[in-house]
Amino acid sequence: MPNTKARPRKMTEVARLAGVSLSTVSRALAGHSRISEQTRQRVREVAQNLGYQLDVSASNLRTGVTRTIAVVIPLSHATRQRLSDPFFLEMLGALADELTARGYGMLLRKVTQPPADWLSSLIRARRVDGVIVIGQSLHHDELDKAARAELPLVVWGSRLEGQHYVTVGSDNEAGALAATSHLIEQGCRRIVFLGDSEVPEVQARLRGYLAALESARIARGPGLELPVRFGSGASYERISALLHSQVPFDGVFACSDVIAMSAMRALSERGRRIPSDVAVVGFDDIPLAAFTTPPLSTVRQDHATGARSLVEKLLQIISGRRPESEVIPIELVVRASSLRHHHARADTDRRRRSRVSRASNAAVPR
Amino acid sequence: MPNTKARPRKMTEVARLAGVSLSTVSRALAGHSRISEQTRQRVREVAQNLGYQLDVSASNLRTGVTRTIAVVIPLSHATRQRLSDPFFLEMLGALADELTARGYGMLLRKVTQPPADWLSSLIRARRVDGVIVIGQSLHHDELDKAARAELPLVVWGSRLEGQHYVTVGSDNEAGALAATSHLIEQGCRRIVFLGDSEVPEVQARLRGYLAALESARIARGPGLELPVRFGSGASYERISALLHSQVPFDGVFACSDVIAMSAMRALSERGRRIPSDVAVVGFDDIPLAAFTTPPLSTVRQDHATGARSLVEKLLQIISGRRPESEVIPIELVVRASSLRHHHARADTDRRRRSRVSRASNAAVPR
DNA sequence: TGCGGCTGCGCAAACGTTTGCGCCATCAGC
DNA sequence: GCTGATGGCGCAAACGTTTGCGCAGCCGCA
Repeated sequence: MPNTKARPRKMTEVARLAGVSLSTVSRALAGHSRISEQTRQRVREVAQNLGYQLDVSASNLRTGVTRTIAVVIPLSHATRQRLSDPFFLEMLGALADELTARGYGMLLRKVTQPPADWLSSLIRARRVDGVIVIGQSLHHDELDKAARAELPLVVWGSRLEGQHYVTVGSDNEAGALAATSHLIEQGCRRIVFLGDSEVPEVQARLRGYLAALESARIARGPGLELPVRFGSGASYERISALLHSQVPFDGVFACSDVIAMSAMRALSERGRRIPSDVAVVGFDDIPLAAFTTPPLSTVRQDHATGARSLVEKLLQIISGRRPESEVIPIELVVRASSLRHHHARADTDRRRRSRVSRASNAAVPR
Repeated sequence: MPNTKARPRKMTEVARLAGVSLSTVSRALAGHSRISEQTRQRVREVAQNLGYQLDVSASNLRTGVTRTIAVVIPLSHATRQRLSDPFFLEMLGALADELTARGYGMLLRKVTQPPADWLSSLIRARRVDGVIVIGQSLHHDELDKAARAELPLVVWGSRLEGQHYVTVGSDNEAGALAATSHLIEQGCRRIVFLGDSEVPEVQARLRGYLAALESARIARGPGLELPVRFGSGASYERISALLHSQVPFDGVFACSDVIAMSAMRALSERGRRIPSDVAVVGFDDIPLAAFTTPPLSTVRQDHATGARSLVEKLLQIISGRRPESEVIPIELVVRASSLRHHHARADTDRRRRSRVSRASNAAVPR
């Protein structure tokens, strides 16, 4: 029965009880060098009975390795934004699973104002072995500088021209293209784009949106591209204002499900029916998206493989290799919020790297 | 300009350049002992220029203190549940703010199967100074054992009879009482309760629910208390089944907003109108609750003060004191999903420790 | 001048591991 | 029986801080 309350045991105690030297204990527990199976067993047993736990501080000091990764969530420094988008949570959960599976701890950090160089200070303080940044947000320059300084760093986000850091990210352009094409196929001609186009990820989505319009020979509508920050309720007001302004539109492509949901609220409050008057598609496929009324069509980000790839690449960087950035394919999930006609065949929309699936619960509303 | 790429500097280097001894540097940077203001300045300056960062591993080893707190999220070990409820994210964000404000790091951990004693091993390995557990879930015994072993531990959850660990939690009973009373006041007589009553928090909410029924002399309806786990889509199926079974009901009190939202989906799919046919109240007030259609009435948990209190109490425990458990007051937020009559005066419902407010965006649907 | 107290700083011993090196057996080959 | 190789383990030096103690100066007071 492992000891819990008393003072922590040290290796010397284990050594004494096992009748071997301290270094043998270290090697036996690490499974490292040439120790006979017999003594290894005995040492393990004694350690177990004593409730011995390796002191990670001492171990870190000696080895120079912390087996801890920092995960930082940069919030746009403009607004003191709350951490509220469920997408982050999904990503965090996936990262936590991936890291613990590989024996790493996860130090979570939320940053708003980058204090000159929180990135390098985390590493130089030997607090963590590497850093994963979720969302490049507006910190591109900072990240690039850090990567040039050889800091072990990977970023969830879009690949930009000439960047020095490694990114893993969804195929935002293809996702937006698929979503917008789908809306066009459903008969939409004036499609609102909701997203903050200063953020690189959103820029990519805007490109996909515009590409879809172009390939359908639809003109880019003035006043249809609305800047909306992630996570805020601003899209509600934007859409309300748009409705008030009498600018006509029949479709909405939102850069996150949260944005889409608040847009839907504004629409239904003003008496617009979804999808018959206005069809809506979101982005992320947060768990709640399947449970809105009507259920929300959306572009699913595969955070599980995203997280795995992030962690893999970071560990590669730590071990001295130079992995490539990666783009994760993305999947359009069609639900009722964008499905106008029973005969609409969503699965003809298979193009680019994106796959399209009709969700199982995509029942057409009454 | 702080050095970034090169090998980390050590204190001896700072000492040499500042023309003082190593111990003076340590004291000067810590602002500790009696060092003249002049040398303190010079040392700080040299350290700054050199881009010196204290090696936390070494510091931890010497002082025995990590200035890191583990935040663990126990997921019910029954289902390998995903981390998806936005409430967690709100809580995490608040905790992150509170901890970083006090100079602590936050080690995030997700546990499913408690491997005998992950709690004590975290501490004994000197990985963290203390542990915050979000949601006692089903781990009550484990937590109690850990607390009896004098581990620095606080838990977000309900206070139970004779427990040894310190909890901070919402006034679940009062919240449920307010929510249910509100539904009754809106004319509901057969109110469904959705929640997994094995979890202590939910048990408290069930008590509040029953108390409200009793004080209105409404009999506890058979088949109206439905077990639904947090975070799953099961409530959708439960409600669907209930509707199918012809058991009549006119109100729903759900133990989380996520559960409420999936219940609303089931209702509207089956043609029930909200709130006229069935009024719905949730729990948590996640940001999305204001943007469902109709906007969701809910019981707001104050995670900001909750987080502050959790951190304060944990630091007190670490410094050897014995704080009391605390119950955080809760607020009923009335929105359209439960507001049936224009004349209904929600604010007559002021009772117990809970406050009631009519939300600003509680407009009655057309 | 002598003495005690105070200020400002350096010496060196910890903190608990990991690991290069070296030592003692044992064993095979001649 | 001697030599060289090899397996199994111990010695002791790191890793980079923090901190008790001690030691110089200096000032004030007698």
